[in-house]
Amino acid sequence: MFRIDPRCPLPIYEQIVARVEEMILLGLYEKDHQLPSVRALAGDLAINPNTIQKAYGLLEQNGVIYSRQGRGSFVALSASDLKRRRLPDLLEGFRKHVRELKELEVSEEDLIAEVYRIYHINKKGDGSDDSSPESDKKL
Amino acid sequence: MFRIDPRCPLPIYEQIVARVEEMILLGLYEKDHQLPSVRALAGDLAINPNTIQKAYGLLEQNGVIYSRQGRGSFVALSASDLKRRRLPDLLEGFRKHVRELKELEVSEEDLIAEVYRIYHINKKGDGSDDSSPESDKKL
Amino acid sequence: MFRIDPRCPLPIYEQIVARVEEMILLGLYEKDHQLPSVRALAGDLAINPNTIQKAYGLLEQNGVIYSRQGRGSFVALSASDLKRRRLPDLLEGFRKHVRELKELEVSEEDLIAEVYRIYHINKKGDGSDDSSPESDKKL
Amino acid sequence: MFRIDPRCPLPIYEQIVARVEEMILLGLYEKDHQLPSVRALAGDLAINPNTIQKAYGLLEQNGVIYSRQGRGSFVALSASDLKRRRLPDLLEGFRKHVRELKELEVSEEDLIAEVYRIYHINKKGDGSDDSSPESDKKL
DNA sequence: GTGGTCTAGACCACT
DNA sequence: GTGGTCTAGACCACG
Repeated sequence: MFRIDPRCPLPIYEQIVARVEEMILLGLYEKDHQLPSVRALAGDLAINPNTIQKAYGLLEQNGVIYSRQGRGSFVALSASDLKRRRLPDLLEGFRKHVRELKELEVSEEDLIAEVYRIYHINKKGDGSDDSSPESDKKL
Repeated sequence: MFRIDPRCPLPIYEQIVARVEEMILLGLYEKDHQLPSVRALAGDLAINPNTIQKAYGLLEQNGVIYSRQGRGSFVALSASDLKRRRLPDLLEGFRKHVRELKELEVSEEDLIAEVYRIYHINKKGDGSDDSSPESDKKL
Repeated sequence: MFRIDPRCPLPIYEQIVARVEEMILLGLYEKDHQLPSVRALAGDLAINPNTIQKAYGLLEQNGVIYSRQGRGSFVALSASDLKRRRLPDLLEGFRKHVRELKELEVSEEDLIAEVYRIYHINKKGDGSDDSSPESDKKL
Repeated sequence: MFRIDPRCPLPIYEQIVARVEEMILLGLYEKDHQLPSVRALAGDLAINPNTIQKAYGLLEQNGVIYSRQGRGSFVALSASDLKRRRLPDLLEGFRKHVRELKELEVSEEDLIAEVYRIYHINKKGDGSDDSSPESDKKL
């Protein structure tokens, strides 16, 4: 299914939560798709079933999946629903970083150039009319 | 001196680290300025001295302060030194957020407008020639 | 026949019990009406026959249906009988909610207005002499 | 502290959640009051610490308490905050019961009389001008 | 077979 | 001492 990194500082159950959400966002788990069973995933990842249970429990509390005794666990949301739900937190984290960078006297132009670069990376033939050639110098 | 928030999810020793760095960045602690002693600060904040010790130890390990046996602890860096040191991590965090927001299909324009807003907030008389009036609509 | 909702948190056998009782209350299943056979219903709903058996067993235990060896299962009660039987539990649930709402300092008037509204909803031309116009404000 | 009923069908951890919320609503646990430690409560109730942990974890996720490593667990809400948070669910449960009772042909007057009785129970000298003497007959 | 609850006991991070 | 994570293994309810 997906992998867990034992060296990652995040607790295992949070890694599982993140992986499941990732699978949904990537469109690999659609709404009402059945998740691997608690025991199956536990065996697969060589992890205790209780840890999987905890992860699934958290996901259910957050409305990302729903579990039914004797039947299994299923995806409760579409990818777009999950995106919409994540947006506010992510945006606030973005703002916080901008504010801190502003305090450290990074210029507005540098940040905007950074945004531009990320949005236009991996594009074919994008070197021709690059309108922010100065942005690569400093950051 | 400065305050600790018991409701903050950060461990106390990390709060102390953050406060000391904050004081330096604000220019209130200059280079070679003496920090409050472990015992004094512990008494002041009603906190276990071991916790203060741990915070000072971390700060020393990071080169932010230095300690001299029997004399006390002192600031090792100027505000600008500390700023320079923090920049890479902060910038990487910024990039990570931009990448995730891009994946969630937030437009480049919205992010740039958000940056603009933060940089031009709290300015007097900035409502006259606002050149990004559309930016307030969505986020 | 009737539908089962896989997303409903109720166990399937309880959903079946509820549906059967619903059919009786709606007058669609009269006294001595024959229920679908365990196997037929199981096939129809794509559900394990044991689950249907469990539901029918519960219904029989509660005196709502009766079974005859080799012939099938039949409704044991009229709609009005079933209503009478349900009343005490429902009323106790109602009282419990009123008591809890009272503890949360919801006013008697608000609750009565709420009852009024539910009883007079969906009536044609009932806006003329509405004697509790203030009731819509708070709840 | 408080008691757990092993015969109650509710899982133990939910009973604990309910007890803690009850204590807050009764005003016995004020905001920022420290809860009994996981281990202490586990010993007190002769229950496994993991079960307490699960209950506290749920309460924290719901914003009712906050836990800090090495310090303890504390109430996060005032009684009135908790009341406000509970109201919508409770009101919806109330409405559902009213609707079902309406379907069972219980009269509006009977329900209102029932509400009246609960709100005026335990009052001294309330027998004199009882304006709904007929209400005691049927329910 | 499924999920859900609980116990016993270990180990870690924080104060 | 505190909370938090994880394991191992048992038992129950549901299908």
